[in-house]
Amino acid sequence: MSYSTKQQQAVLQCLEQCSEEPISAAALAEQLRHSGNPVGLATVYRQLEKLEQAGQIHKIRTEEGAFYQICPHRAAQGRECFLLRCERCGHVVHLDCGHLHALYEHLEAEHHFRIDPRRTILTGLCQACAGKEDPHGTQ
Amino acid sequence: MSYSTKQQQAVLQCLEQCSEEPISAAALAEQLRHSGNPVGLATVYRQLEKLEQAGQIHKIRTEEGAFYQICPHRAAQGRECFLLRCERCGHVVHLDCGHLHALYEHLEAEHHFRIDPRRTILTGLCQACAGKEDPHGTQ
DNA sequence: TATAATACGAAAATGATTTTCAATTTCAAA
DNA sequence: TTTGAAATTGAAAATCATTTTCGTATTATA
Repeated sequence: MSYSTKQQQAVLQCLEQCSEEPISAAALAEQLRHSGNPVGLATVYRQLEKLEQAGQIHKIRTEEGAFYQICPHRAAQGRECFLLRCERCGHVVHLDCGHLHALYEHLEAEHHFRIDPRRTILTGLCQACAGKEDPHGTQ
Repeated sequence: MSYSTKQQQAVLQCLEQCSEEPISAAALAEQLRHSGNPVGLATVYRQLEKLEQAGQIHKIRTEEGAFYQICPHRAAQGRECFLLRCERCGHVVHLDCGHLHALYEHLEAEHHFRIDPRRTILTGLCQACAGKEDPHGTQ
């Protein structure tokens, strides 16, 4: 039903190495070419899709296109992390915090809405970027 | 600096009429054509961009492209709503709830992250769709 | 009016993502 | 091993939402 290929392994390995920041499909293909394991862009997209379905990576859609990042909590089955993404610098924090889980339960109990942590991205400003913020909007 | 045009008014009026559900740019243009106020697609996009910048509407990026919806709380300046979007049926609830504002404050105080409610969409399943959920994933 | 700034829209361009399809690879069975 | 059906690959083409171009039309003001 599904073969194991070297392209598959190469993509996953590259995502593990780039785990600090989300990466675009094109940049990932570029990295792979550099590292001597070129993988066609179509295949990169196919593997990313698979990995996302399998819950191993997060797909982060932004104004600038989609980025992918391996989920640091992918091993922990019971409890999922929520994503905080800085809209200025693009940095993403994978947060496993009681308050977020409490919110999850509140929304389910009181508003009959079950958040999917994997597809929810809290967007805003990280500390560093909030500090730099330009009050005149001239960014 | 900015002229008032009938296309502008037509787009806003149409968004007000379709306020129940998010609508795509193409569907909006279609609606406008139907209602006898045809507006070019490029202009529709330009107006949507303006309205979003002005904080009058929400832009909701999804796997199926972008949707736009007028913000029912746009008049209330002090407090912004958060969006809950059902990933199954696409329905969006604009929620002004104390727990969410508490979360906002918790993230700011403890995690040094300031959420931008306008760009944050909590994605998951609404009650109706959660009921229909298919445990075998054959959706 | 005149005119300068702004907005319009059809058509072309863009660009990320997906699809096509012939060639290649995988893996289990012979 | 070989074999062959099923799955995967990748270059190129297709898709498709969104943006840009650019000549024309509209707006507000003098």
